[in-house]
Amino acid sequence: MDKLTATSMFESLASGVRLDIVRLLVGHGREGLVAGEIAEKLELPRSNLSFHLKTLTRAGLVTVTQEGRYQRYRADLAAMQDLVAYLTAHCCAAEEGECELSGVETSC
Amino acid sequence: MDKLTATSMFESLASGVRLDIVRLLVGHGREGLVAGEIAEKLELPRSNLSFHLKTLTRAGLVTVTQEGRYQRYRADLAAMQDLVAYLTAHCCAAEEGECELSGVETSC
DNA sequence: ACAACGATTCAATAGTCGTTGAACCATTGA
DNA sequence: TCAATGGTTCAACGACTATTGAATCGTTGT
Repeated sequence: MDKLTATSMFESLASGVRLDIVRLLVGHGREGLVAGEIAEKLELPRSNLSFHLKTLTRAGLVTVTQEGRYQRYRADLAAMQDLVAYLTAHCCAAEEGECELSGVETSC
Repeated sequence: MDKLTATSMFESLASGVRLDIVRLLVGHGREGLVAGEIAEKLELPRSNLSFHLKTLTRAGLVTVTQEGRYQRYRADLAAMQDLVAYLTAHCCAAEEGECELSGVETSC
């Protein structure tokens, strides 16, 4: 994962609303949710939700597929795990390896 | 870790400059670096660096201690690991547990 | 074709963030 | 005490982010 991807993912998760969306989607796994269901559960205006979903999609944290007139959103767990790996490698990697890196190269 | 702490940490890491600072500090472990050394290595104006260090300190990702007229900054590895744990628990936790959570409660 | 529906896009606004040099504060050393 | 040094704070500016309702686009079903 490159730095630009990581920062845009962090930026996506820096919003309370978007973090709620991600957690909701993660909780619904492969099935995901259509936009209207998300809006209803989080009580968000449609246009605002659409704005945040676009941000999350651009960052690669969620995927979207069209189902007729619905848009189904799913959390991208692989991307999440990549982000965790990036964070661990670059921000938990001191000299003596007190953080068990499991094969990822460190930052120093 | 509560949501507000997590989002402010993510916000801190959402900036390329601040991510550079964190990585640099992580690479210098317990010893850390004084502000001038950071500014020199990253070629940043002092005032701008001070701004970003303040953001990182407020978020709890770095600590600062005074040494005479110097300010020594260190990465807070425990905070980083808490953030990794939060991210894993809330964003890598689908129904069937395909992400090995190691004892952290999931979000669903 | 057309009305209904789900969702996105647009325009406008308010607020926040990032950057810079100058001014300021605190500590050191002569 | 006074100049030098390390850092932070301030003021100003430009750029970006979040939010909202209205307008728009695409799909469905009659």
